[in-house]
Amino acid sequence: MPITKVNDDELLDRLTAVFRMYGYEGASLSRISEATGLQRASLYHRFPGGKEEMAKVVLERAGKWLSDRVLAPLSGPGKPEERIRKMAKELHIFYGGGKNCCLLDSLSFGVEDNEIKSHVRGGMGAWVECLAKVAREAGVPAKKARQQAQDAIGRIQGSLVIARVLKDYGAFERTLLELPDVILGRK
Amino acid sequence: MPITKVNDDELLDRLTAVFRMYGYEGASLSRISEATGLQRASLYHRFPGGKEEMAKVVLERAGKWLSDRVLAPLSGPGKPEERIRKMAKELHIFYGGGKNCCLLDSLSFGVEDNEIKSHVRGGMGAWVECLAKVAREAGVPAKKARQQAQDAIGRIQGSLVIARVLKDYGAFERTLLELPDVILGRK
DNA sequence: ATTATTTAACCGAACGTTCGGTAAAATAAT
DNA sequence: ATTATTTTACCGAACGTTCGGTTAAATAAT
Repeated sequence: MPITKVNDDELLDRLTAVFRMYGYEGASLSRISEATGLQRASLYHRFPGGKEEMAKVVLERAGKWLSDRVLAPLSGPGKPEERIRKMAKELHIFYGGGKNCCLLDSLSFGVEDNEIKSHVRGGMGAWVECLAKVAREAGVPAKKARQQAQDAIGRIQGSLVIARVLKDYGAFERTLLELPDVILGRK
Repeated sequence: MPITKVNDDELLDRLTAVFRMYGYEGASLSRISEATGLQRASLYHRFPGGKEEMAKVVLERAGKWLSDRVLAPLSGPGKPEERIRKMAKELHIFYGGGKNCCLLDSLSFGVEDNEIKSHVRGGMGAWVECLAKVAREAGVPAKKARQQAQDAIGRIQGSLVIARVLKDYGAFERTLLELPDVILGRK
């Protein structure tokens, strides 16, 4: 088997960056080709399903990253607050200190309810459920736990929008610090 | 002069909806044409500057709407908290109860720092400044006021992302109710 | 020699844009 | 009041470019 020009991990990293930056429609094959160093046809060799498969794989990988690195600490040992702080630390890496857009935001535009949007919805739904579980463990009633989990993720998303538009990453940092209070409902 | 097929206001309403829904690159002339009922060439009669002009005009109009309807109550009479509650009421209309995406989010993707992105940045900057001013009037120190204003807008944006992805508008409603506390710093 | 990978060349379709022309309202001249 | 002219609004067709996607030859490791 001949050597690959770009290994899978590096390829997916660059692909992810393009989708994050431009959204689905803005991520043209030209931009992808330039970012990955592979010609169109090579990309179709790696992803026979074309652009849609690229987006799906990228989404699944980001979801796995989220599960393994960000959400894992939530199921670990320690007090709920400590676990959430661990998650915040991982989130800081995940979003590059606020400089990386969120795929769930970038890929959620457009009306046509395609498979990608359902992936996006599923990913965020799982995230909400995971945070809500921690809140419930800390004694928060189920309904309230769900709301607080949603609010927490909403705040993260919002601070990323602020970061993208204003190029000001302070709100993102502050949001991460406040996560325990938001999720556990200590106002 | 022949009668217009679509009057300016209606035309801009539909244009706005397309940009909100699909973002700049996703808002193709075909989609715009379909949504407005005007053929490509007719659109270029109304907007000689093409798609970019359309986006600019839409942004400016949304900015004016925001100034006139949403931010105006902030400079009106009444206690700061009441004024903010009035703003929240107008925001609810502005974003259609959370069903409308925010143009500032939709149009902020892509790296190339073009004129549109600078419009977007300016619009959000003005919004932040306006909220910060109210906070300062209520006795909040300047730096803290700016942070709280940013956080408030961030929360709005985030709840809109939640709404778009999960089709759950509860977080948006909750966010609007909490705006006075966030802006005035009552945790 | 076989097989996996990349590339150059190419496809039809859609992109944003422009052009020539038609229909109708507004204006000017009679 | 009627006619001729100009202006405004719109559209069909085409522009060159780029889109996402395909084919077949070249390349390189096994």
